[in-house]
Amino acid sequence: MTDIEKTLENKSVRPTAMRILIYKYMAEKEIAVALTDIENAFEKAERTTLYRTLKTFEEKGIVHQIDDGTNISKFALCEPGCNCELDQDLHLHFHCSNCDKTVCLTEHKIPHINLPTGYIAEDANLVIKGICDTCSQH
Amino acid sequence: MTDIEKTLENKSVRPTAMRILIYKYMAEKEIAVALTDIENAFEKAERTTLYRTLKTFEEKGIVHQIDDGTNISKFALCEPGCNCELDQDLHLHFHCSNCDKTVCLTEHKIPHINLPTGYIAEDANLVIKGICDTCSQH
DNA sequence: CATTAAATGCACTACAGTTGCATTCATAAT
DNA sequence: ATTATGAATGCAACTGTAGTGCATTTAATG
Repeated sequence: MTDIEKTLENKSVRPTAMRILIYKYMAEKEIAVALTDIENAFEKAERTTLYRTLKTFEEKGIVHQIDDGTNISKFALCEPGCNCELDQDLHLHFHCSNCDKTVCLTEHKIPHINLPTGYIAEDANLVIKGICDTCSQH
Repeated sequence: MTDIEKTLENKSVRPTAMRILIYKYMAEKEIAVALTDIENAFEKAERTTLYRTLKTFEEKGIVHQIDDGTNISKFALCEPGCNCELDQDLHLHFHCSNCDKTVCLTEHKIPHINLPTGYIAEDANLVIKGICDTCSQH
């Protein structure tokens, strides 16, 4: 049994062929991927299957959904120990306006914010937009 | 000439009847509004007109677009002195997961974030999700 | 009043997201 | 090994937001 299969089983997700492929695809990419990206990478696969796979992965804490301001939901694998289901891994995301890629900056947590009286924070999303390290070198 | 008309002219936007109505609508609402909200408020109006009005308002710095994580673009009037066109008014937004409303917390600016080497920040978007002051009282 | 550009109205297209249902597949029980 | 069961997948739609092209109307100007 491969590492990926073990990871999926640990998260109570049956390691089907399609799921393993999607996991592998996301692990190789270092950037957040949209449903459409996966669709293009696996043209033979059904969009619905990919969609539901991402949903399952998200529910089980295998990936986290990222809203990078493009109005297209992106997903990235959770780091080991990432408890994003519990909204306790509030790392920030960076969206490059040049290459349009979105990355997790897992080492950079969202600072604590004081809210006005009566407001109760449960989750936070911080996206920095600008030029990524690759694009800024050219 | 009313205050709204003056405001629009100051921003080089012709104060047509429809635009004044939309401005008034947004001024009365204290929360960010989606295109659909405006559509429902003015059923006789064309969606395209409303859409383009919002785009025009945004270009001219009358409103700013808010991405609150719902994947539906919302808009809110800019405060006097808000220079969001220049990405220099990085206040945060709060999205209530109970009543689904989004508000600007204009007094709360996004703190400065140190990025990894090579990353250049140009804009930032911080949305806190939770329970708003109205909902937390019930 | 005529000219001209801006604003609006209408009719589309594109695409992300989502759902219902039939079918296939894998697993466990007999 | 066979069957029963539920999960996973495939197929075919629908929904809603965003956006565009073009004709028409409206408003400002000379």
